[in-house]
Amino acid sequence: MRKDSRLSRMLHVLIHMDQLDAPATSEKIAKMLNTNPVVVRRTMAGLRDKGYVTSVKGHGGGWSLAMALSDITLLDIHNAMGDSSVFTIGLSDEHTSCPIEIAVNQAISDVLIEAEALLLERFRDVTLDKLAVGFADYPLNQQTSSGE
Amino acid sequence: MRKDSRLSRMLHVLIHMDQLDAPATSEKIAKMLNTNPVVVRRTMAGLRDKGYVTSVKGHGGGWSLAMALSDITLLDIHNAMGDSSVFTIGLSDEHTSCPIEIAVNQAISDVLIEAEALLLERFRDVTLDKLAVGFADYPLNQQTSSGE
DNA sequence: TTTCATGTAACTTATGATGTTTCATAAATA
DNA sequence: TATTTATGAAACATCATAAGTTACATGAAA
Repeated sequence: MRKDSRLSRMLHVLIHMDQLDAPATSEKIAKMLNTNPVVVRRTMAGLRDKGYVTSVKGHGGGWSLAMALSDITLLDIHNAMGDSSVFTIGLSDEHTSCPIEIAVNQAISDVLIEAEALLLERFRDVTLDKLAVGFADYPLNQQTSSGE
Repeated sequence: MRKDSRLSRMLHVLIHMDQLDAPATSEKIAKMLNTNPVVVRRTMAGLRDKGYVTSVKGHGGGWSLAMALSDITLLDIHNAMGDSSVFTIGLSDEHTSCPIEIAVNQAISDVLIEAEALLLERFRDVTLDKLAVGFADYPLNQQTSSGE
């Protein structure tokens, strides 16, 4: 089952964008992520729809952060990535009348719900500025101007 | 991303098998699960390798439980299903040297590890006999598809 | 030896993330 | 206005994996 790396990629991009003065083009971002500009637009579109970034067409255009990293959580970006379920585990035929199958699915579902709740709670606790902190000794991060 | 329903299916089967006197053939199990006998053999093989079920070829053969339901946990069966990761979420390029990407992946990984640990802990707490309680009399032959 | 059942290889299908090509559209600039 | 630079979006290909299918070999019982 192919992994969904969009969350990781977008967090990475957003933190880098915070260090830039000008908008970053899809082309530039794509090179940073070793991927394709169209994939970047497709994924960034979800973040734009939720107001985390803005896009500008034409000359000098590109993508910009729309708010401070400290105002964005892992959960925000996770949610912006859309409907995809967190687990590879699924239930069997959910329209069954077999009480055993119902009990089995209920038991699995209970655990998945609890584990996902924990995951989302942890995601909500992490703002993006926390991920950028700790690298203040790296040249690229020394000129960080926002928040702090 | 297609869901992995093997855990649910196998739990369902094992509990039913506990109610049978004779071995259950792959054909019979397949009808119960609305699937194919080869899929059943393929999945049951993992359980046989771990000692939870036995298989017998030829006349009167089939699949049998090798131990009591009370000695098998959700975690046992989950582990027997193999390598598959629990989450659809993945990390981006893990051989990067970018400190931001490393920090992002570390943050996500921390959460996934914690959530998976909770999930496995809960799975370990549930023995299969707990799921069968109250349904001991439900006849297996009511499980087959009503169509056809 | 015939029948019934598992064992297994090989192939197909389904699904969703990812990658690619192509063109339309909008904005800055000469 | 024409050109350049960028996003927007449609259409299609690729990749990975669970699931489904076909075909045949193997082994055990009657």
